Amino acid sequence: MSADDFIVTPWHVEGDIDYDKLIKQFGTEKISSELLERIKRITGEDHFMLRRGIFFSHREMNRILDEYEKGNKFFLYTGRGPSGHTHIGHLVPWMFAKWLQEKFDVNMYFQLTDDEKFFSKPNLTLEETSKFAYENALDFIALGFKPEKTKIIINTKNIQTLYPIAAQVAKKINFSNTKATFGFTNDTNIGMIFYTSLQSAPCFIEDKPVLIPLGVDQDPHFRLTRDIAQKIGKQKPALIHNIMIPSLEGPGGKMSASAENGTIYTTDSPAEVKKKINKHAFSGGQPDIEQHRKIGGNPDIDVSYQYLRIFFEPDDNKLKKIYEDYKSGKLLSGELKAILIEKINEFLAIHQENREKAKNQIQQFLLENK
RNA sequence: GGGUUCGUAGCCUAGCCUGGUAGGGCGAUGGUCUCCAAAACCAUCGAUCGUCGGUUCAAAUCCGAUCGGGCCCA
Repeated sequence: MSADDFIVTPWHVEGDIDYDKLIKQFGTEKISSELLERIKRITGEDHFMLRRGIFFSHREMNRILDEYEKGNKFFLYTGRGPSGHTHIGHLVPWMFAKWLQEKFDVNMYFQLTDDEKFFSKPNLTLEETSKFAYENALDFIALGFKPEKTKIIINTKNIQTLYPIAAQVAKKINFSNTKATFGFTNDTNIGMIFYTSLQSAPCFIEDKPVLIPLGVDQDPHFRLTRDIAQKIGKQKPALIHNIMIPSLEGPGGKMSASAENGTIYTTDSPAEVKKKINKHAFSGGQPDIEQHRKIGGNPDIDVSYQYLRIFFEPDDNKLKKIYEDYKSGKLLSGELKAILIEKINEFLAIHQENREKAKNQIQQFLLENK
């Protein structure tokens, strides 16, 4: 544990994250009210994830908007390390990316880093990460991206396209840089050491500015990318970061795809969702009903409330009422959980239907090797 | 290629020197308590000790081989 009591790296997130401190640590910029206004003005909409600070930090978002207003379109890029099934935390940046695609009418690239998960997870085989890549792709497609403007990159399948770009990048990043950025040591396999250049590659797949919406834990890769972009005659990627989605079991750390009980998967049945929330969601309620009525709950640490805020209740008025009722003690933890369960299951019913359909659509989304 | 070190339940690990078929922690599961969850407490599940062979009445423990991981040197 660091002196700040939290750790945020691409492979490990732990502790109660202080996002203001993280902005300083990483050297990013906080999303200001001016920037929020600007995005709202251009898109004509005030996205709840921006308004609520789910996306809280960025790098050079203003440059992207400057170019856009001059008529120079950018493109979007995000991804996923396929180490397991998709959970609802993964959906946050994807949903937001989909909104950006709609509002700005831009191309989107989605990278599935099956090689990286193979490198970083001792027990995963390449067959397994490829299988999860397919499963994760279905969830991505199910969110409604436009097939004519969206390409899915699978590292091991599209290496032919990625490699010439990755090679450009790799030549400019030395061992000392990656060691310092990722904390690599002598027992790190060389796949990991090279890997960041592959995650950089999609940034330069089109000769346009790129905007990357992503979990803030992935920022270190793109710090390196930004460092070397000019050296290879390219523009620095711009980024917009979302907070880590808490595990059901507590506010510290992010939802991990490996801890079954702390995680709602997109493939969970309504009964599983109900059970997981009721049995595992950390609450901000009081020890008993009398005290809860009297003192009230704490929505800020209540995971069920946080899920509503982050993802499942976009309506500010409804969310505000839940917040106030919970805080006043009018709403019990069990009742709050019931609201969340219904919201999740409503969402998943539609999502799972779209996910089935995605099986027939996936072919048109896959990137062709150049 | 040489050297060295490690391999015990999902994870971490005790035991190995001084042979007698494994003990703990985390996790998981169930229960008590809570409107829930957490915490606390109680209980349960879970390991043929990397593999093969040898010595022995008896091997996780000794010996040999082999596979796999780590580090150092080349």
